[in-house]
Amino acid sequence: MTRRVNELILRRLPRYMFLPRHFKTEGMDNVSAMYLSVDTGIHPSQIRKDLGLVGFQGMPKSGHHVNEAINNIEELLNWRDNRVAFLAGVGSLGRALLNYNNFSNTGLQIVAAFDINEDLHGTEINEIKIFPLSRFADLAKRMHINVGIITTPRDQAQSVADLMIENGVSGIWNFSRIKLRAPENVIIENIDLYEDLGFSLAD
Amino acid sequence: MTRRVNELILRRLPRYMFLPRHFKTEGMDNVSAMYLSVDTGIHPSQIRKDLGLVGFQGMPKSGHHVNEAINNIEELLNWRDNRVAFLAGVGSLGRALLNYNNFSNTGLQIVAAFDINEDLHGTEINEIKIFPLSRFADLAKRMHINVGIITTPRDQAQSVADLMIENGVSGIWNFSRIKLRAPENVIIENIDLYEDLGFSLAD
DNA sequence: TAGATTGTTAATCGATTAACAATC
DNA sequence: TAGATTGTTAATCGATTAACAATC
Repeated sequence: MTRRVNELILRRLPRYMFLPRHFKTEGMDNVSAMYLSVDTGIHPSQIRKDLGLVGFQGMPKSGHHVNEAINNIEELLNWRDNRVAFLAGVGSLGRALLNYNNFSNTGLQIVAAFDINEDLHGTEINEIKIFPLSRFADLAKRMHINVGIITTPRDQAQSVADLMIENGVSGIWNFSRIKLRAPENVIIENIDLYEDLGFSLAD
Repeated sequence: MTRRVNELILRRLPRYMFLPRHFKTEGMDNVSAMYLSVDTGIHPSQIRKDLGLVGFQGMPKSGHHVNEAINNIEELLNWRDNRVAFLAGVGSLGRALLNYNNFSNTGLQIVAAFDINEDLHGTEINEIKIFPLSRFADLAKRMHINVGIITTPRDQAQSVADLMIENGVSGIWNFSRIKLRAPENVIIENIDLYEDLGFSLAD
């Protein structure tokens, strides 16, 4: 174990898997680092090193087995387990995520949403019910929640996070653009869509 | 000009702006690198260096003017101009983006959508009309399109990109997870939501 | 076998952090 | 003035790329 498997590697791994998935449907059995490189733009050395670090060996001359690549990476990323998410904050972004809810090949599904706006309580978006936050604890207990998604405004993000953590969430996707305080054992994934969508087209 | 303003810096810049926006509403006039650091988790040296690189100076002791920070960064990122986007590929992701269409403080708005599915033609999502691709050239000419958003499957992404480029698009947000060929002067921003949303919760 | 592709080590490159004199 | 914060240079750190012997 020369180096910790860090975030940068984890971010590249899905790309090493989606492409083999595609190859699989085309009936290919093996794929080489070079082949992956052409389509992803990632350097072949990088790919070999990444795959090595996650403990997945290829064979000289023939490369990596497509099926193994898919299986190993899915397992490492925990995409094979079904996990259940609650979303808090049904604004325009929350609404978009509820409508999307298409993380299916990652094993994740949003099953309930929460908001302080009373008008929303009892309504549904994409068949996902919206509840008051007072129901959170109760429902979390019943549904064995794994993941919390925070799409509230800044000023409510921390208290919602606390609530989620109290009720057994082990990972949080934080869209709120504020730095959350949380115990060590809770994984906080900060996501800023503007980094992806807003920054470009300068110059 | 010691170093090119690269992607990493551009990705951090929005964070230097959203926070001052927040401070502004709270009536603060100045903000220091240290202050920004606490909330963003970015190292103060990094912040000073980034702001310096984009040509925006602060003042010893008092820091940076909030208003100037916002203005300078918005200008640099081209968020002050109104720009118009066409979206191609109304699948679940395309649909989610159409419903969201809330990039308003970046100056970008999706104004038309395209799909090969005839059932969708003439329908609307979030008041955005869906057209056949054959109407693309015609509409692009009329509406002075700036940005193309590709949410098609892999195998259609390149031909859609070609169509967009032919019709004057200067930047493309590519969600298709394939590497697009394009002339130098067209900016391709590759976005893989799975990098953000799918990778986490390993370990 | 010959050649392609691997895993791995060493070299390079670039980004982040530390340190500090300058200054409002 | 004294102290906080700047811009910038130097030091560190880590990621990416190059190179190559090993091998199917």
